[in-house]
Amino acid sequence: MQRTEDLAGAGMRRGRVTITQLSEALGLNKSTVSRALNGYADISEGTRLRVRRRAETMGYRPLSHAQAIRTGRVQALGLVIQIGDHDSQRPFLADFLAGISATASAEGWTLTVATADSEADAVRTMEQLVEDRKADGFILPRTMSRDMRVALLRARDVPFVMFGRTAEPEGCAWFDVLGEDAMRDAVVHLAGLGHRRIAFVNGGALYNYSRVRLEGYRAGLARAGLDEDAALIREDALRTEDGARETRALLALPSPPTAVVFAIDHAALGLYRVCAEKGLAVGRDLSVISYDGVPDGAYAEPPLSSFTVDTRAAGQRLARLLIARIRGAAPETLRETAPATFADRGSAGPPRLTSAALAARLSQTS
Amino acid sequence: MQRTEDLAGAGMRRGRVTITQLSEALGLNKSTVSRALNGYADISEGTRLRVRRRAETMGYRPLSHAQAIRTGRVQALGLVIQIGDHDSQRPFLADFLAGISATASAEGWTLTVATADSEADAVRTMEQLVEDRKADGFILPRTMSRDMRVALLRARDVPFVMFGRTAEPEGCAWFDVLGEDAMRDAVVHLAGLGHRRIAFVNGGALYNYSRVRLEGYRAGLARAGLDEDAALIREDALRTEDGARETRALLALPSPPTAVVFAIDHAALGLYRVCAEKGLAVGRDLSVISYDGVPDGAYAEPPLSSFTVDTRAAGQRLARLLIARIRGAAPETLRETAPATFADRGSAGPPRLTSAALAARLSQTS
DNA sequence: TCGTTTGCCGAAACCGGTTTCGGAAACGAG
DNA sequence: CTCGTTTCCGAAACCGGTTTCGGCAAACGA
Repeated sequence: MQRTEDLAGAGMRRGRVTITQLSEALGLNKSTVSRALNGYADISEGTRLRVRRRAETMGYRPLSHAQAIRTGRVQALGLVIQIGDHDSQRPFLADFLAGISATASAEGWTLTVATADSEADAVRTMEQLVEDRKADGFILPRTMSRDMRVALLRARDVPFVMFGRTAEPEGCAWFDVLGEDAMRDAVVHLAGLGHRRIAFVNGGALYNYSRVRLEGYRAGLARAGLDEDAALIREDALRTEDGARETRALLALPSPPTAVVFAIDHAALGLYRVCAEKGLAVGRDLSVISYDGVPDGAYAEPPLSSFTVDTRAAGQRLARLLIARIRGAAPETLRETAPATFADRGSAGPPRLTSAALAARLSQTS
Repeated sequence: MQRTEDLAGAGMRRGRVTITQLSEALGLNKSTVSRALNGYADISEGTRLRVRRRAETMGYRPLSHAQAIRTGRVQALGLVIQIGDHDSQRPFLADFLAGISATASAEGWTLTVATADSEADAVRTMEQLVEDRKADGFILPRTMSRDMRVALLRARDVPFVMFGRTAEPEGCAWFDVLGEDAMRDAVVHLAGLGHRRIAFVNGGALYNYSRVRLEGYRAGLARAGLDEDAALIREDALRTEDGARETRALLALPSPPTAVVFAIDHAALGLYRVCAEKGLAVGRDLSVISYDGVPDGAYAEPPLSSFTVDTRAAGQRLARLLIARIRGAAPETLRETAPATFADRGSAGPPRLTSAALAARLSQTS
């Protein structure tokens, strides 16, 4: 009956198995095979199964760029990295890529990466990639409150997911870590240790995460029953130098903080430097809690207490979301968040000095 | 005459310009257009020019995955990143990608990135990518002295270039920075400052760069007229902790070094930590010169003198080499090197103490 | 019993390119 | 002037898939 199916060696030819070879082995027309594999309704359940099984045993996998010529989709996720955007992003990059690449390849997708040195350049690059069908959709890292990239992709109707949220959520899918909750919990934790003057040093003002983390800080103050003092809120501290600068400014206040919450680990390490200069013991004379969980923080002395982000997991979830989005899921159904996990490493302890005592000691040192 | 060529709006249709549209606008057969653009000899110089110009004005660019179905090449460079391979690699990653992506996109190529968590996994991943025609060739970072990846690609006849060299160079193309020269110059520099006991802390033993850097260290000793002391040579220091461990071992010697040359910046930062513990002043009581030029080193106190590597430029040159390789150039003609540039930042100065005095001071401290 | 659906598959066109082949026109030699 | 070469381009097949369309046979309804 199925004598043609038993033509020995139909799958033994050198090189890739093509759909034509598979169809000949099955004694079916290649169009039938194609529809069977793509789940068309006009194929009987029996032959669908037969085709599936035979495809499996022969190791048939369609060539994505051959499909693309008709379907327009190449099974590739796009990622445009903005260079010099944010130093703190860089240590995460390998893990982030690992996460994306892991789930992508598990689904038979690949990752095409490009770089840009400005937001405008990123937009141009993405247009190119879409034009040339090198990516079916994009993962957008580090979203801004108002983001040109989002505007473009929305206008072009190109699928995308954001790592982070945005001020205008319509039509957007995202994954984000709840930095606001982390900042809130950091304040509550410090207040619980006895701190009453708790400062906040935020990251880049244009990024959306800064907006929400500030809100989290305020929520923490409210929950702890502390008043907000505008002098204790600083921003735009991305790198270690920035953090040192802001720490100096805070310690120069008439009534300095006894604890500081940083939005970014690398900036928090600036506090270490200033404390070393001024002879203050981190975690005793001045406490600090931060956010990101970078390795450098763990190696600091004392190790930096920080809310750590699982960047690899983030990459995985973003890839999964983007694939779903490209396959047609509505963006509103593709919004996920995860908490950051607190790693209490010793840079935050009960205050050894009051704010006044700290101020006195700082003035006598200088 | 060329009335057909003036069909208004032939290039104004929505979407991409196809080769069929272009050929209709020119009044030529699409096969002729294809051959004209691909430089076939049987097309007259006149029409070749006419086609080129018209393609330019109409903005025609062939769809690479449509070409790929016939040619088998997708115009994509492959890069498989080994996660957890080497911490020191991570800060470079963004720059490296930027370099590759810059020249790739300038030539109309793209970069597909995948990750792997072991060498065997990397090999599997590359096989997949080649099978699925997701990459036409690969850039191999961090080559080992004996490298499975090289063996596979050579066997499969897949084009590749290495960032680094290897023990068996046949059929290999590469770009590398001359770490041996840097190590040699570091020793000579320190000897010039008056140091006579100069230690060397190498990186991972399996990597090829370690082999050549050790040779460079020895060449430096020879040039400075110093004898080699096996006790002063350590290895396998990749991270800060490793560097601290090796520094302690060196300082515990009866006759400790007054200067240390590190093969890796992050390891060199471990020396800073040990010096802080033991109350030694870096650059005065103990000098250090390292290699890589990581930002962390520049921010250390005193800033770490290091041979800096332009990772972005490396990416650019590797991309250029790989494209040439894929286009058929012989690997032997595709071998380039560049020197590392010395950034003298203050962690290396004339010895304040002799080795004996240093040993005495260390013993009284403990 | 006989149209009419319905289920299921084959045939062929199509996607956007590349490559082979053959032949007309221009050219050169005798 | 004739005949064999070149030069240069068109026609058609091809790459590996997808999608549309039509038709046959079985099942169905009347």
